[in-house]
Amino acid sequence: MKPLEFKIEKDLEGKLGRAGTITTPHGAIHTPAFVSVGTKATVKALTMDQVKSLGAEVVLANTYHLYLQPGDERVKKFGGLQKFMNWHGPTMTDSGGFQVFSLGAAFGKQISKVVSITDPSQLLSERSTDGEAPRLATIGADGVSFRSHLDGSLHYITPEKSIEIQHNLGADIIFAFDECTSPQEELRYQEEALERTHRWAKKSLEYHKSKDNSHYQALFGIVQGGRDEGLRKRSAEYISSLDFDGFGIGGSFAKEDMETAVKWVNEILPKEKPRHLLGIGEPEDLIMGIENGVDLFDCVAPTRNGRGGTLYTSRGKINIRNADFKEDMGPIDDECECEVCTTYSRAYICHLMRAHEMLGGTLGSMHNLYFIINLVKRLRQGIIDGNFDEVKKVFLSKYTS
RNA sequence: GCGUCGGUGGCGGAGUGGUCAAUCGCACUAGACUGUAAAUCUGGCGCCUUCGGGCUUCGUUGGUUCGAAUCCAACCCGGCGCA
Repeated sequence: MKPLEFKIEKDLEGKLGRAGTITTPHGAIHTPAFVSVGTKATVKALTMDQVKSLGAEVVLANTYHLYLQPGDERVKKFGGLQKFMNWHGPTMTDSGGFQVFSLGAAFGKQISKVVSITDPSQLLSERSTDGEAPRLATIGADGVSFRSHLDGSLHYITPEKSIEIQHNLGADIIFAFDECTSPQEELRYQEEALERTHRWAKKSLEYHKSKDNSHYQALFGIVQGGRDEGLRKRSAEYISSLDFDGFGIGGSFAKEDMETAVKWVNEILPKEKPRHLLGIGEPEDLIMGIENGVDLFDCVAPTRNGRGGTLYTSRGKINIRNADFKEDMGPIDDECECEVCTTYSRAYICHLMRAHEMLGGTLGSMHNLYFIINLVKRLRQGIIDGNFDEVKKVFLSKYTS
């Protein structure tokens, strides 16, 4: 019995892209698809009914966060993630690998998932702060010790532990424990980290296969390797060689390197298994990923931006808090058909945001999630209809103008 | 009327002789956010600026002092108490 089935319906001519369907024990995901991020078993500010109404098919939660609170054992006791959070569709959990990065090398610094190499000050400050910077995660021989950002308690997570937690959480698709490195690390470190990630991948897989969970939970291996072509390809080859159900492409990217990295990797990964570009979700990046053979994306951007007032529109992003919108009776985006755009005005949402009313974050998240999910759906349909380039062109010409 | 306390930048509220264009919070304003340390964070916020600095401010007027938001006097305004 296989935990997951992936069927490709149509390829994107001349490119690596494809449209397909992933079938999990909890339902289907039509790919390419955007995965809503629900780190702590909640898509922030939204009820699961709302998430569903936006067209979301799958939700991704986080191992590290749920392990700390409320604890994976408790989630298991309540019947697993799906039941606990009342999401009846497919679910995924991230392994905590990203927290190795965000609470480790990136802690307290201006580095995140995507950095701009056009800003040299980041590199300088990186050098000057050296090894003195405090961090909540440090990498050991077999795993990572985390100091809880909630109460300071110390926890050691190994690949086996991450998988055990993910088994308890019970998502349909889970990820191998990996190390997401900073693009500012030297090649030598990237290589060392990659070897570690590979070792952890094997351990994650072996532990997973030793349990019955592997019959109904799919495990994705994660490709790393930073911006280096040799390492990326080596990683893609190695991770491909292991019996994973699918793959994640990880890393903190310099924006300029993302496309090449994705292409290098997807040319190597086996075509018949799904690929997930971890943590990526700006419109331009989604288009890039889809063209280059990515099937799944997850990203905090729509919900995080939505709560803060940065909203996607067909003509680019706007900050709805700006004074310009105080008396704007139009919808967020006059081309959007979401519930928010057909119901509420920019002026109203501007007011909610300025007044710090919770509904502002909810409406912003709803619109943004709909916008991104819907964009990916349109691009998917473009692949199926054979007019992907047209869909892409029409979207980008407006969005970037 | 007498006594008393007080009047600081849009608001609240620090400051009680120099290091004060004046801590801080709010509001305002703009920006950032890509496997959620995030309903978060950052910058600006008297006027002008070639970003070095320049100019005018702390109820009003005058005074003391090398120097005043800070001390003194008078006046104006407000709170409270007593008549």
